Amino acid sequence: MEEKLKTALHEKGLRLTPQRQIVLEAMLNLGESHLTADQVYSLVKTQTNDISLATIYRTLELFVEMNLLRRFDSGDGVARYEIDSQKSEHYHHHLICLSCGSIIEFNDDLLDELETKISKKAGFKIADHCLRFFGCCKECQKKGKPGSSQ
Amino acid sequence: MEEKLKTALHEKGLRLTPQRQIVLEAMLNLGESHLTADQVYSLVKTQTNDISLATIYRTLELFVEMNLLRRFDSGDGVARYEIDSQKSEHYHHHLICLSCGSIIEFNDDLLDELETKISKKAGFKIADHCLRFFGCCKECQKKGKPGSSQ
DNA sequence: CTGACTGCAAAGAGTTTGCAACCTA
DNA sequence: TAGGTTGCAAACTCTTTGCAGTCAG
Repeated sequence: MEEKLKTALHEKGLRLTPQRQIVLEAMLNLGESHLTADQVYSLVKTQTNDISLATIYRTLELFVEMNLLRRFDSGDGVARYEIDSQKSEHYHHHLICLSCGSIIEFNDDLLDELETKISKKAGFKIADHCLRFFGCCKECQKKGKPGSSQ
Repeated sequence: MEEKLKTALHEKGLRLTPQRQIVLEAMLNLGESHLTADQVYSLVKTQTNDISLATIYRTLELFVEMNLLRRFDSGDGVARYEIDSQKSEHYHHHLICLSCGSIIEFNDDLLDELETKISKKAGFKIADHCLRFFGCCKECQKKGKPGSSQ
């Protein structure tokens, strides 16, 4: 993966720096989390001090352009980033718990049908979509939380 | 509608002010637009100078709490507000043109099926959802725009 | 060596808030 | 008159940018 990154960067005349390595590693190790730039910053800070928040932003944006990450907004005005694993590219939605803030992934291809319908009815050419469900996760339901805080 | 607002406010011990009236009117007259706070500000400024941007924010948020408006984020980090007409409450999605920025509404109830599936599979209790499609609208396709200008 | 990259601090954009004056009921 | 509401400006949060020093290749 490290090598893949290096090659991809080289092709664009860019360089592999320790900061870029450590950010990628952090994101990879976490798997399917949905971190804000600030959370990524805190995370890599535990490993090194040689990085700034500005670099985190620049690096995350770079990785988005390289299709290593995907930007994702959870509706609270803060950008989040997640691994762009090709397999779940298009059929990958988010369940956002309004009680505890956790973000759960859900895969389904039901939207294909809807996209076809939209193309026909509205003449709109779809490139991407974003589907989020807000509500109350299983754990919070058990705890008896209402799930409607905010 | 004016009266309805007055009553609704009274029930909460709140008051009907000229600013609140004019904001509601502006939103109602526009029908199904999706304005940012700043756009609402510019709009009402053409009618009166007796209003500030801070009041626009406070008023829009108040109307959201009263279910007169719905907050809606188009993915560019700016909050937009739209009339919360009950009829289209749940089956109401947005097509966002990446080329010209226009926002088109689309109604469909296909998500019901998906929501049922999610409740069962993930045990997640859904309160609301947000579905946005990004792509290229009919007009921009005619003009030969690619529809991916960020 | 060269120019891509970084940290820092300052600037931006959008939104919220404290406070004194104001106005609705 | 009372306290909800407003305008103003300052504060806040998240994100971007300019710049001089640094470092990868």
